[in-house]
Amino acid sequence: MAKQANVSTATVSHVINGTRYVSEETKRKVHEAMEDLNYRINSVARSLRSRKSRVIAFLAPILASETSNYFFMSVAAGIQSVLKQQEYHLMLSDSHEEEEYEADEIRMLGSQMIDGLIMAPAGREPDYERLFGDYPVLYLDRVPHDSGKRDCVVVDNKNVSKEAVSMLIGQGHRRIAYLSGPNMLTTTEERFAGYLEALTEAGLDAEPDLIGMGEVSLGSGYKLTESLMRHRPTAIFVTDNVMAMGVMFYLQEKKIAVPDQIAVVAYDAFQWTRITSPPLTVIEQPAFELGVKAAEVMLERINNAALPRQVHRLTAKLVVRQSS
Amino acid sequence: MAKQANVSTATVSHVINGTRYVSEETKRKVHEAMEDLNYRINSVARSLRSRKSRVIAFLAPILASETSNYFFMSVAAGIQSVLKQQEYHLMLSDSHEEEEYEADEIRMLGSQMIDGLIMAPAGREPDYERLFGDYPVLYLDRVPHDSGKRDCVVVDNKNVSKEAVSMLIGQGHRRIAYLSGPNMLTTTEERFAGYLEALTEAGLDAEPDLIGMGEVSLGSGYKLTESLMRHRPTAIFVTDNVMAMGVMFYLQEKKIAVPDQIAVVAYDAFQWTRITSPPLTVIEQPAFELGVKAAEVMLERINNAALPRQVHRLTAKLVVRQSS
DNA sequence: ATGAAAGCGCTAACAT
DNA sequence: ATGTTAGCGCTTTCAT
Repeated sequence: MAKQANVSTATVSHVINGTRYVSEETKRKVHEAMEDLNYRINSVARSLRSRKSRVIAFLAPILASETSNYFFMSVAAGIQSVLKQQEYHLMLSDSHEEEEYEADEIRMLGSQMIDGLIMAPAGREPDYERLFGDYPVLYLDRVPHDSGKRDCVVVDNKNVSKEAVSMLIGQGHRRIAYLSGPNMLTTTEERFAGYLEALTEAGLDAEPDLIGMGEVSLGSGYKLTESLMRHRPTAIFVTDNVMAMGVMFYLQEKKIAVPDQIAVVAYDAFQWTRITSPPLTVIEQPAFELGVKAAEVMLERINNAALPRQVHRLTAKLVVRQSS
Repeated sequence: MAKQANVSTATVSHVINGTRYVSEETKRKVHEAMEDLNYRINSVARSLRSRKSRVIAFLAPILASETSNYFFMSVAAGIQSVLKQQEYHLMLSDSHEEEEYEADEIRMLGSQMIDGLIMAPAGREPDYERLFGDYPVLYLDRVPHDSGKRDCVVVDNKNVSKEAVSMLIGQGHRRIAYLSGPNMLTTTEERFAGYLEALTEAGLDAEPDLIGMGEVSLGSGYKLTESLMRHRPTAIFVTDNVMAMGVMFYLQEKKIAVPDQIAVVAYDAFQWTRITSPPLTVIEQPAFELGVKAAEVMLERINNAALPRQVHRLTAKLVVRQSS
């Protein structure tokens, strides 16, 4: 290729990268040769030499369930929108929400292959630091116990949850049920803390019978609602979107009127929450923005490893509709 | 690293890849040194040398809309499940359902070393062949006009659509509305063909007033339903999941009883279709299986470029619930 | 304004 | 049973 244009490989490189002056005439010749040979740069060689791949990996439970996947896909879209502008690639990896699977993926991601890793950890305890390669890591949405000196971009779950429950209390509800997945992620924990705090502030006691935690699935949401209902709640706060489907399924099947017999507040403003009867009051998480911020921070970090650690907490919004 | 273990780089390589006999003793030393130095293989160098990256790209409108993204994420999960077993990586790229964006991605991929590309083309006409690099390409879900000698893995949309419409006809419906996105993809086209064929076989005429096509969104589905309803259909077949939300939103708002006043059959069995009132009769596409098949075919193709072209058409299933 | 050449970390052919 | 060495296709320093 260099010979086709009668120039050195150095010149070709400089033409491609605009990295030093090259006469118009020479540029022309190079471009011509590139055209002739349908030349495509070999970015693998480039990565090897420059020690940069311009690939950022996003590791999250994207394929684990229909709904969590939508959340993380929105996040991915946000990441993508930033990376694309800077000519970075996004490599999506799935953690299956399982620590082992996740560790596997991190190992596969290996070293030189990525310039940075954005991840929503599946666990709290794993010794992630030992797995990571020599690239910056940013925790997104959730944070492991030892988040070390890593950048973090999360949602303020506690305050918005508190706001939702306080609203319910303001409407006169005293028996507010809480439904969520297992309390193993910082997100879930914060939501629960918000629930508790709203109760406490209103001088209410948390009642164990009104608290349901279990597997994240429609069926599990259905069953837990069934148990919860035995204790006569007048409202239910469900912190997971798929479980919320279970709640609605149960309520609809038993012809329990919402919000007259029971008020419902759910998490995540996916489209389907608009077409239930009635449309659901939900907490809308800034998923896309989470991705945007994460990508921005990651890029800053890549360009300046010495930057102080950044922790961003984005606020979620309570969207009041007719179920409360 | 090689010196740390007092062996040659060749031996290290062979230990890592199990590619020739190495004495237990030497293996031990190498593994020890790897441990000591927290050695991680440089897959970029490996790719450069071996001309294989073990990365398969999947290019689809994954981030374009909430629903198409469920579908393609399931496909991705299927692809992933196969690739992972063979220690391949999945690189996800988004086409935004726009040809230009898509071409851009292909170009970026082209310079990124991938061993294969699985794509759901956004357009019918683009001269894709000119964009592709030197790797196998497989068309998934949809096919461009010039699918050339490429492998294809698609869904049999026509027959299942026909089955759905025929069922409606069998139930006595004569005025069956058809609602879909713009007729630009092979998928949409096939669904329409199935609708038409069912009508024809029953001796019914297609009525232009009962056919609505437009933007794929909840709002657009709502508006189109509104127009369609002026022509008194007794059933509606909607081939897009997001538009189906618009249909349900309209029907619910206007308190039009389903299926008493109008029957509804929609596309895709996402969870939300179970919690509408009533639960929706839907066509369930084998999304995950589509991905599995595509990945399998791709791997076969990579291992044997001379294999005859493969075209797989998976069947979708009509899931009858209470809306019809 | 351009070229020569080293070398990124591997794999694989060739030696021994 | 293991070592030597030549590249893979780039980027980049040093020359001219």
